[in-house]
Amino acid sequence: MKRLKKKPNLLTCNTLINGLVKFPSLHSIRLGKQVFHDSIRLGVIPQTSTFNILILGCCLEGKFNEAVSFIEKMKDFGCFPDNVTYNTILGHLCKKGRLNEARDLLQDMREKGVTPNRNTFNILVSGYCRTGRLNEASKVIELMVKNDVLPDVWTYNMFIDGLCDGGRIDDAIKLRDEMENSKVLPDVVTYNTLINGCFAVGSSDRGFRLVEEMKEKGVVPNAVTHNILVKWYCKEGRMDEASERVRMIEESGVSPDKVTYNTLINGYCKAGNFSEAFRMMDLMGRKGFKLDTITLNTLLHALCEERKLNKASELLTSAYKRGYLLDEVSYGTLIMGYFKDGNADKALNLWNEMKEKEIIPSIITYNTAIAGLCQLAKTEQAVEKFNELLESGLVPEETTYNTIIHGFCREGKVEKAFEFHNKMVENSFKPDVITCNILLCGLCSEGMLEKALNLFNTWISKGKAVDGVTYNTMIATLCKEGRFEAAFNLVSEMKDNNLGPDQYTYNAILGALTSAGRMNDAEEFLSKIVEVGNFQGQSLQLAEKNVQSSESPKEFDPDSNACSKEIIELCNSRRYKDAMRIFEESNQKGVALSKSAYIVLMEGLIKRRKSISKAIK
DNA sequence: TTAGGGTTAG
Repeated sequence: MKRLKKKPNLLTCNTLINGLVKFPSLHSIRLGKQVFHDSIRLGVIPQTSTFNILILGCCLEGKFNEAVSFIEKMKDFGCFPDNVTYNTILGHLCKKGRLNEARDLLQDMREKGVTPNRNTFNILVSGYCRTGRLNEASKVIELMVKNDVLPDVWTYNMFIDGLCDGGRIDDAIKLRDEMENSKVLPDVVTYNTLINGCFAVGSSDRGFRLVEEMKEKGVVPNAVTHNILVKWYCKEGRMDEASERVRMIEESGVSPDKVTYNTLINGYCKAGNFSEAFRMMDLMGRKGFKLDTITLNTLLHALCEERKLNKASELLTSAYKRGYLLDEVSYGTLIMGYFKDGNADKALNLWNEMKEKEIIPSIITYNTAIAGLCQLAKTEQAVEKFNELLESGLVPEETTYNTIIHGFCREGKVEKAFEFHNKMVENSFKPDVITCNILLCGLCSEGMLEKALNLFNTWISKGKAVDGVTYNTMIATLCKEGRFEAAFNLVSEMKDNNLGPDQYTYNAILGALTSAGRMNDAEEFLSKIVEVGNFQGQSLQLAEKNVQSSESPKEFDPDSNACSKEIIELCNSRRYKDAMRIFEESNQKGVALSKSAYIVLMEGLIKRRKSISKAIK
């Protein structure tokens, strides 16, 4: 059309831009904008909907300033922003946790005379719930009601999700009952949210009961419901049951989707079963699902866990060239990998590379970088990142503050830790039990036991929650100082509060008695705990955890070695088809390959996609 | 053809 200088109609033009914008590939959004400019040149008169699609594209790329600038540009074409325009930007800002910017935009929306509708309110509710600010979410709901807009199933579902995220599963279920009373019927999303929430807090029984309950009430489980169950089995390391569940999904007539496969791939990688992970990736492709950013990120994660950072970095670069969308998770994964490897320079270089690509880090990625810097005793640099976070419009979390406080404590800068703690309070964040434990640990390791005891007593007298770690920290330090009586008082106090004692408590006491040369007391203490049976149970648990067979014995089989080597060499010279042939042959022979061989095969599956320059032509 | 909730990766 462009070549023939034919004017497309508006529908053709909008459809094409919409397709490009929504097709998740590296250059598709840029192409969408190009189609827009070409169409204008060919004489098409755009409408608000055209701009709304372009604005969606900007939002998907995280380019919010450009999205907002389109609102002004619209006027030149006689178009005016509507609810869709504002809701699109508001929704994506909220999704990214940029609530301050969302609030400003809402103001602008009102000034331009566009009335917020139910979607607008729901978007705000979801934004606040997502960031755990449930009080503010309730205020939005009150405002909704005042504006004669009644909360609907979406509003309830988002609030239920917020409650579940905060571990308040009982409140979430109460709200479900409340919505039923208000004649808003819970739907499959309500149940999925609750089921997921139950599994997240470890109440799997309740989760399974809810699955039965939804069926009884005539709410049909969908792929998401099944995926939540599959995820749970994977998390528990029960991979056989996970794959059995997938078989059941297929039998029940629901098709496993991309998420199902990505969940399984992740599960197998975490279980160290790279052969099944590879098989799933291959199957995913065969079933017509494209390997996407998530699949890529899962593999990146696995490579980082295996400490194969060069490979991970090379995969990131080649995937980019092949048109995969890299996101902040891709970068965050590798950044964390480098930090764990002690390589702050490479981690920070990647951070800059991410920024250059205009990929905007979320609070989680900031937390990753901040934690990485703190672990490498670069807490001052972590504070700089923290300030950068604030400037970017993101809201920090308790974790963010705790990480930095911990960093200062680890460096022995307890005073600075307390300064940052004060900053946390000034900014209306509530120090939690973790903050308390970090500060206590900081004081104790700097020999300020009296100050630690003061803090401990004040904390308890304020009625704030403590846990086993709090007690163990104090008990260990008291023992080290030889104040065994005070330590034992705390042991019985922690027993009264059902917080222990556990193996850490026993180890602290035994260790201190031994190093004080009180061998008889130590032995007596040991026999006492063995009598009670606690210690045995604990140590048995530890022993079980330590049993891991990472490499299967079959790997030492000469056939396996030869095949693995050949596959790696073929993949390195990009002869993936030949590598697959060897893989299939060895599979038939029942020869297991080495972990590395499976990893290169997985990389091969990712890299086999045509490179983006070829795809555009 | 355009906006909001639940599942996957850091």
